Order: sequence, then C-alpha cells, then structure tokens
Amino acid sequence: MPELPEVETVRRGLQPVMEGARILRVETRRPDLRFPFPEHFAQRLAGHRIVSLGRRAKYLTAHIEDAPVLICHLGMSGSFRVEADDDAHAPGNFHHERPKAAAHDHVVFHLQQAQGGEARVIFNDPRRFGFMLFAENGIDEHPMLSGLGVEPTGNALDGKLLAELLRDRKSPLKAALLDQRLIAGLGNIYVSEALWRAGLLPTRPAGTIARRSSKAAQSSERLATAIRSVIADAIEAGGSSLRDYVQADGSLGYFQHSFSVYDREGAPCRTPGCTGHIKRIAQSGRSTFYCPVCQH
DNA sequence: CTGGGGACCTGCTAGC
DNA sequence: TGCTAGCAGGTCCCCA
Repeated sequence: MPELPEVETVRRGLQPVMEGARILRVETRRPDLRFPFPEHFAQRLAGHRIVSLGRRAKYLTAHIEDAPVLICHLGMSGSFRVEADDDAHAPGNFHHERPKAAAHDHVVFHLQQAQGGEARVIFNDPRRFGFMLFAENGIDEHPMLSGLGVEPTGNALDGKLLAELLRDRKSPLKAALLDQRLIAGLGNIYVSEALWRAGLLPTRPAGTIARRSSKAAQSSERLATAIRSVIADAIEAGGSSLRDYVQADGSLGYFQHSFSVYDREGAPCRTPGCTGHIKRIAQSGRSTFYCPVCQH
C-alpha cells in the first residue's frame, strides 16, 4: 500500500491531532510487529509532548520532547486511524460509546491534545510488516535511514543527478528505481507510473540512459521530471482525499488513485495517439506494468 | 560491490 | 457454495 505519497498523506492527516499533543499512555496489544517493540516502548513515550511529525522516504518520524525520535513504517498493510472524543457525540452514537477495537489494532496512542480534549491514534496492520523503533541518536544515525538516497520531492533530483546515480548500472530501470539507496520513497506502483510517463521500458538496463550522449541526457531529464511529477501529483491527490476521509471515519492511508498503467493489464494505453495495450510482466518476482508500444 | 530469491504475515479474489 | 492457488503497494537477509 504505502509508498512515499501515501506516507506523506498519513503524516499530514496525523499532524493536526498529534503535533503539540501530550502522550498520556501507549497501549501495545502484542509484543511485536515486524520487530519486537523496543524495551520500555510505552513507558518512554508516556507523559511526553510531541513536537512535530516528519517523514523520510516511507518512514514517518515523530519528534518528541525528552524522548528518542520515534520511527514508524507502515509496511504493506499498515494504517492509522484517529478517534477524537467528539466521536462519542456523533449522530447515531446515543450511548456515548467508544468505537470498538478492530482486528489488527496493534498500537493505541492516547493523547491529550494541545487544544484540550483527548484523542486516540490507532495503528492497524494486518500483515505486520510495519514496525516502530526509536532512533536514539537522531534519524540520520539510524541504520535503516542512514543509507537512504535522494528524496524525489523538491528539486534535488534532476536529470544530471539521476544520470550519475544510474551510470554503469546493469540492472533493469525498474530495479534501480526501487533501490532506496538511490532514490528513497518510490515503490512498485510509482516506478511503473514514472517509467510510463517518461516513455522508458522497465526492462531497459539502467545505465543506458546515463551515457554521455545527448539522447541519454534527454532520457534522464525526462525520467527525473516524470518521477518528480508522479510523486507530486499523488501527494496532491492524497491531500484532496484527506479532507473527505478524516471526516468519514478517521482512517488514513488509503485513497483512490487513477493509475495510468498500474493494475491496467490489457487496457488501452492512455498516451495520446498510442494504440498500445498495457502489458504486465514479473521483475524480481513483482508485477511491472508498461506499454510495449510507447515505452522504449 | 551488485543482483536475485526467499522470508516475513494475513486477506482478498479468481477460478475450479 | 466452498475450497485453493495466487497475488498484494515493503524490506531484510543470505547467497552467488
């Protein structure tokens, strides 16, 4: 589920509830997610104020007064849900009941909000590929984050940098773009989407768009632009869906996209004038979608 | 160093 | 209807 844009959408959804709030109590409903929770996980958070929420690649970070940075990863199926005490007064809730715990609710943060009032932020993760860890010495020192590559947001990732990153690589473009040490935050969906926008075949050896020819320079420029625009558009789409979702049921992290190639096997290519149909292949055991006609 | 494959988990769907 | 195989948006680890 969550690639960079989804994680960013979750961050923006949690921000108004969590920033400035005091953590009253943390419940862990099992000893582990993908990894065991850190020693004294709940005790080290309880009583402290959340200063800010950040994001690095697909990792959420919570910066907390007098506590280590909390790192959260959503894995494949993780999501957050917000329950505010106002929910007890919502239409239809005549008995002021708290919403029931759902299956796979693994962590509950009980918060005293800056504006007054209490809220709960609940982490749900059926597959338990997600995790929560402390970065004792800051996020850049943490082994899971220290090796991450450039963010595809902002202007740092241009054609020149992308060409440097891909130069001499023999792996397919698909694999290179999934490598978090090069570009941090792309996942299986947005790699297919970006390569389609750039008109580049996922199977093409990555190094071939990084040679010192003007044609290669054009390709790396197009790909850098495609990556940045795909990510920016998805964050934008997440932002607009956020308004609806928070009101609806407090759940964050899932929203409807319209993908151009992902999960569109057999459907007509949407490149103007292109007569191709989307193909699906497996690369390193994972699905890749592309148009065999307009991607080269 | 690079690249590939398996492992970790549960839930949903297509197909018989 | 019920069962099963296959697939799912991530990452680590081991191996060549």
